[in-house]
Amino acid sequence: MGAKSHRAPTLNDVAAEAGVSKSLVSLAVRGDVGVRPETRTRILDVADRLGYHSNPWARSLVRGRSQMIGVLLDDLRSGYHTDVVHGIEDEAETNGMSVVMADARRDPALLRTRLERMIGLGLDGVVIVSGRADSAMIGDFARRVPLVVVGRPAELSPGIGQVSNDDRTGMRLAVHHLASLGHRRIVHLPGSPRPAAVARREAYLETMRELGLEDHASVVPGIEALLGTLAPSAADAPTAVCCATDRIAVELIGELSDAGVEVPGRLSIVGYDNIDFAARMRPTLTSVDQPRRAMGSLALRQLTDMLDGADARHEIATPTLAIRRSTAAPER
Amino acid sequence: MGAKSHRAPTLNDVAAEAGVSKSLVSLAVRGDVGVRPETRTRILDVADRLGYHSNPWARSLVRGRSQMIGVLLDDLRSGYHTDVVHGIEDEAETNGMSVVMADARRDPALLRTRLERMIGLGLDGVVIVSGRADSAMIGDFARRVPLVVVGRPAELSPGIGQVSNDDRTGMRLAVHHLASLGHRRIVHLPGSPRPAAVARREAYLETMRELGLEDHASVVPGIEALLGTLAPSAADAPTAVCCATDRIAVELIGELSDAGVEVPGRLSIVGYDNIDFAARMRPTLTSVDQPRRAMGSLALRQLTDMLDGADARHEIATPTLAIRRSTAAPER
DNA sequence: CTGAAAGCGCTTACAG
DNA sequence: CTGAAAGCGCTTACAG
Repeated sequence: MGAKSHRAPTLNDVAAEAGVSKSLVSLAVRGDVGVRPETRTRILDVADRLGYHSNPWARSLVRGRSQMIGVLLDDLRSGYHTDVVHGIEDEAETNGMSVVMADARRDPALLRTRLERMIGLGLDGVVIVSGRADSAMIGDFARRVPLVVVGRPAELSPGIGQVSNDDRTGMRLAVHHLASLGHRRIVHLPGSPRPAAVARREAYLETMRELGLEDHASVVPGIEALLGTLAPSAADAPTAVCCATDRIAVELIGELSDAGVEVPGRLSIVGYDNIDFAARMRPTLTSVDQPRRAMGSLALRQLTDMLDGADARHEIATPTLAIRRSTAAPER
Repeated sequence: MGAKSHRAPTLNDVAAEAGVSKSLVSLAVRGDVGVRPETRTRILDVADRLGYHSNPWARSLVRGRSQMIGVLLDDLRSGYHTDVVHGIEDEAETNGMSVVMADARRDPALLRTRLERMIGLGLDGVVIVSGRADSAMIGDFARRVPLVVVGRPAELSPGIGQVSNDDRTGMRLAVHHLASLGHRRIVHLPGSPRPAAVARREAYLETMRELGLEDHASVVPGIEALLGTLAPSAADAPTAVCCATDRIAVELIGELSDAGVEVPGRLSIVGYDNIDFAARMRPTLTSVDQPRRAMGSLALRQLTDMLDGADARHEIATPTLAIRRSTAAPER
């Protein structure tokens, strides 16, 4: 008694049963106006009774469009990525398009494989939510399918759509917040060598300069090194850290907890991305918030525009700061 | 200079360019043996030069199979769901099948919509990773497409494949662990009314009985209520909590931290699901671990078996316990 | 309003 | 080994 044990009904079956031509059934089920209401109702009743569903392969084949777009994301687990996806999905819903996802698991080789496979599915277009995709590879794929990349500040080849957040503004918000609390020895914990991470580091240095704090500016290579600067005797130990990502901030706070360093008592911490967990951990994490869902909608809207023949563009979204308990005025 | 600005090359184009028939090209690109090696190489060269890719819609239409299976998951954000998905993806890869995902966001209505849409894509089968899908609805869909459900212990209609973890064994592991540490006043914090959550609650009560601790057994309705029982004066306050899910455990630990109750000093906590965050939070969370990736592979293998005509079955995976810092011997 | 016909790009017997 | 033909289930002009 397996599913599909008997052939699924086709347009032909419905036409025969209703005593009309295939074309008429086609028009009726698609809600075309040029069909007499009574006829239409009768046809739809028959279609319903037979359990008719239009065959997507045949439909796509003849129309040259599947109304299906793919989303390739770098990390299924990250709240950032999932929020962007939700923005894409909701926007797609209002456009009558279907969204299918695949996960690249932060692995560039896998990204390529998955992208190849997705394109092989006959998608109308693809949104890549990844800051780390190789730009030459993206360029190759863009020749085969319309592409929009979310989360990559650096410019890609023309013809590729882009949506990114303004990392400079975001990092500036973080540093200004700390400075306004009274911090001066604010250090930066950088992320991976992704373009976005680089932009954040640059913005950190630039903002420290603007605030006249360049003498205190320091890019600490890693958590180990940072812990090393926190010896109780060190008078010039940093009092605040702005991290390139929430991932790093979470890891740092874990290590600090293990080492007995109080947050925000001894050290204030700011993250970047406002991941889901930022509000659930303790202390809750102050973090730069990208308008993720909005970025998703922008990406999908741009993709549909491109399908309609519009040129690709680079849209930039402005971040805000979510202030929580991991930041406070320095103790002295 | 949009992508696809000129028609993608077809089998016909390759045939004309190579001076052979369409059928021969079809056989050659699919690696059929009955094509002379030289001819084959020449055809593949032409195909490559023209950038030919077989049209998936036409291929699916004529074969009646798309080699594409869908995964509908309840929560993109949960490490449990993503691990199951990874198991599915990896197994699919070895079978030459493509996997596409969609997110139901813990919303039964959305689950239905997404499922409808996925099926409309022409998938060969669907894996639903959800403990909360309505069983009548699942039954309806199973009539249209082969279906495997992961994470639902209760029996569904025949013809639907199932993969679940043994919640009774899992909860028993949790309670025995606490009892062996010396806890007696072990309470249970239940989850949503999902079948899996119900099974865990039952198993808790049963295990407490087996251990002769039935007098201390207590299902606390919620975190508020639990906090109420922790007044310092209360001599019979619980010393340990086993939670129905990690989600609840994480929330509980957050509230306890805010209330100044030490974990595991005053209260030991065990979760269920071993989410990603369990090892990253502080204290790290002792949790029942389902073999999630294995469950994913089992699901996909079962689905392909069903596509080959096999009957649906219900496979049960055995959980283990990941012991971390949120559990310790009671203080007195 | 309604029907007959062509064609989307492929695979699969069927002849040679 | 290789080619001509039919057909998968649909949509889209094109006649009536």
